[in-house]
Amino acid sequence: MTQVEAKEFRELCAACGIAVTHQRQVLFEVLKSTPGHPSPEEVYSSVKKQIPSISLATVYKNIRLFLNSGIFREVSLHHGSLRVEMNRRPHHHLVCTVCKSISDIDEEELGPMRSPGKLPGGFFAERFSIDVLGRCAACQQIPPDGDEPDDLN
Amino acid sequence: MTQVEAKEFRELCAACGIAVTHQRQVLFEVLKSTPGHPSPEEVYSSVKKQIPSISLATVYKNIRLFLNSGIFREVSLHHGSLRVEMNRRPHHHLVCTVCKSISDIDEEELGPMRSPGKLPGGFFAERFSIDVLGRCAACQQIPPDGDEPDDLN
DNA sequence: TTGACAGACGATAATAATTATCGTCTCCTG
DNA sequence: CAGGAGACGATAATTATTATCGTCTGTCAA
Repeated sequence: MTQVEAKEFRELCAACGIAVTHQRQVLFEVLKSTPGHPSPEEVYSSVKKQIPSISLATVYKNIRLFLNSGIFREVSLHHGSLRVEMNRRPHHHLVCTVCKSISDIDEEELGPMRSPGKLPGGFFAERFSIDVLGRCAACQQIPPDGDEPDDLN
Repeated sequence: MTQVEAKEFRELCAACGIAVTHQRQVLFEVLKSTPGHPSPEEVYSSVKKQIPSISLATVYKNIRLFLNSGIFREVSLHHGSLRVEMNRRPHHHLVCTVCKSISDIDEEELGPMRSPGKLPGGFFAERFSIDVLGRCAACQQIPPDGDEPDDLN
């Protein structure tokens, strides 16, 4: 795996225009080989086994770099602060990837859903929450990435 | 609205066994009448117009109380820290409401999806991200609320 | 090889978001 | 009217994350 993965990583870095360093290589491999969605602290302690001198800031910095480069994604694109759901009707969310606004859409408007019940793996589904990622009407002109419109909601 | 809403609020509080106070009443009404999903700071500044002496801590405390009582919900049930998505295949998330673990489920396993395109309101949908909320296999015995199992993902 | 620069690192300070603590106040109950 | 429970507000404390800064390393030209 070191062989192939190292190659993959070098190519990814080249494509994104970022430098290949030992720390980044190890971080990348830890991320790829860790099941689930570990917190930065957990990632830090794994990476530390291989590079005891690494700092938490480096882990954050490079995770953020990977995210910005599109190598990985964030699990939740929601705002980083507590948001309350006041809408009592069944609905889902339209999340604009440009201005980060979140608006509601009624469940019926989005179309039919599958119903609750067992899923493979023994998980019992009670309810579905859908984030529709895309661009709000106001952000469709702007090319990807621009961060200006402050369409807070 | 004061009449009917106040009554509604008093009944909700009675049902949840929490006290009715002026601060909570105002907070409740601000939450209900604010479109979108305001941050605690935004809520605070709205409430402040009616109760200038209120403190931010009271806002947080009571929002948390409302959430715990089930009067409102959180928009995102994800962990409060940065999580990275390493899985490159199209997939969605199984979020256990008891132990808060998040695991992946492949898109095909979940069934057919609707495809990208325009939605009502002019929003352009690029991709769908589904959180299936429910109980993981390990948490199905436990009655609602128990917080013990530490099935970290 | 040397000199010099760019970018990466690690330590640490600084922010931001949220929660806990604590003394005070208020309202109900007896 | 006294006593107690719970609510408030101020503020300290935590947690999560980002910024700053001095140092180090690897690369390229001379």
